[in-house]
Amino acid sequence: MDESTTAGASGSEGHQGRLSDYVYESLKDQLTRGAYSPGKKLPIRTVAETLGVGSTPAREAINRLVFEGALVMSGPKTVIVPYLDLAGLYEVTQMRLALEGLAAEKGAANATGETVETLLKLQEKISLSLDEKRYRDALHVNKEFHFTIYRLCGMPHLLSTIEALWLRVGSSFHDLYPEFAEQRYGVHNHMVAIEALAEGEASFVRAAMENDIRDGYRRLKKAAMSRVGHRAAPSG
Amino acid sequence: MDESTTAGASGSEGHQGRLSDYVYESLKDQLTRGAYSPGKKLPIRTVAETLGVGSTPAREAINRLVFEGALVMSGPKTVIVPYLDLAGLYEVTQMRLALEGLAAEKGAANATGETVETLLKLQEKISLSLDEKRYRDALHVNKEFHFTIYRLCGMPHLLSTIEALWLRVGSSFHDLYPEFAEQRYGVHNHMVAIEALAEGEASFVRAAMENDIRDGYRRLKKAAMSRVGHRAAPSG
DNA sequence: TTGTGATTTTTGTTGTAACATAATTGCAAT
DNA sequence: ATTGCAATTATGTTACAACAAAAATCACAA
Repeated sequence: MDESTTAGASGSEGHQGRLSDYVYESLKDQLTRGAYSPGKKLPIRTVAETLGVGSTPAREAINRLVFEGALVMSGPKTVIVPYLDLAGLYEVTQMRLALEGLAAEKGAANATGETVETLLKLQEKISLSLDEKRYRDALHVNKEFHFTIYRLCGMPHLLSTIEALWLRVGSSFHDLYPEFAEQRYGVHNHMVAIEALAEGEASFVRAAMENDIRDGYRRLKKAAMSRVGHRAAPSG
Repeated sequence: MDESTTAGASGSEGHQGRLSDYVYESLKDQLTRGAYSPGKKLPIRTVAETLGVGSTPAREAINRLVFEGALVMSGPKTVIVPYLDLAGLYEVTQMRLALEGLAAEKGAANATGETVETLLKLQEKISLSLDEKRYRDALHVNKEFHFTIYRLCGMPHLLSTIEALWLRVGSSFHDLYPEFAEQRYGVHNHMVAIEALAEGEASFVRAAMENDIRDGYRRLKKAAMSRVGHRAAPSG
């Protein structure tokens, strides 16, 4: 790069390694936080200038997110944050049930006492976050809870595919914030999962996690349906 | 592009649309045909010059394939065709069972008499190809057979994920050619699937397809194990 | 006010050069 | 012969400019 120092100077962020990855992680972070409202356009040059990098890494990151389904194309040269779509939500949920169910059951076989300890601590964090209405934190720890179980199976390909699915639905989570605390999302299923894990009942762990996914689906579905009316006029 | 006509002239291929896609499809095609032996390096400039394009579309296509798992990085700046790996093969097989099982069962619910006709014709083609030892054709029609069923479920995201899995194992198929005809790969399972489909027994269709995947896994596994000895010295 | 066509602006794609670093080669010492 | 290190080559990454096409804007007429 002929101006490698410029990016660091103008952006002043403490990143290292490939700029493509930096842009990718930045956008991914914003998306999973629901910072972008559905329909928002993300042109290459705008993203590049915002993050103080050239158009090449910005383009690569955006294309990667489009490929993953975290962003969608509304036209031949227009990339936007996807609208919540009932059919797509159903699809992703079915895939999540299949793959996360698999990961949970396989992972449960490798659980240790330490795993149970970790999960209990994470669940406490979730409850505390819900109490204090720190929804973003709750969401973050909730993800950590799931993947703590899934990671046990030792299948990195499976893990990355599941992460891609989370990224796909992630941009819809901001609709859940209000209801998130009141419904004590996931508390019951998580406790059941922990108990089953401690008892070595792998299939029960799977069922608990699947129920958790289904419960989340019902909430996302409601949010999606309530927005169908607003979707006719995508104002960008 | 400042020399858009150069690419078309030098390559003289009849492609249109994005050059990235052209490179991607070309490489994908070579990989699924087993044209590249595991360990082969694929540098950006080499691929670009071979196909008569700039380095940008070549880079994008290669990165995409790496992301999909069809190519792997053996070092920080070295992309190679992946070696057959037992653990990875197991992973992909588990994922295939989960997702293709899902697609088969959901798809079976939407099957029609026409579907059965199509599948029977495809199966005839497979048998004919096996008789005449046209393994590549058999492999191609075999894929068409599977996806004819999977497409019925009407879940494009699921379909594309399954396709990515096929691409991952695709580069290993060339090891199967000799045994392919003798074992009449997939014939029995396919016929069971067709019958179950005609009778509307969705779960039986799923089971038949899953058995087909397991049978293929056993063969790929044998090929992988027989090559472990040669893998210590990746000659490139 | 609304629809339609032309004009202007925006934007994705691609080739290229420069740079840093990984990969390779060559050489010398043991 | 083999190992370790230095020099050389090869290669991925990035910024940038030019181009084509899409998107937005605008003007004008119904």
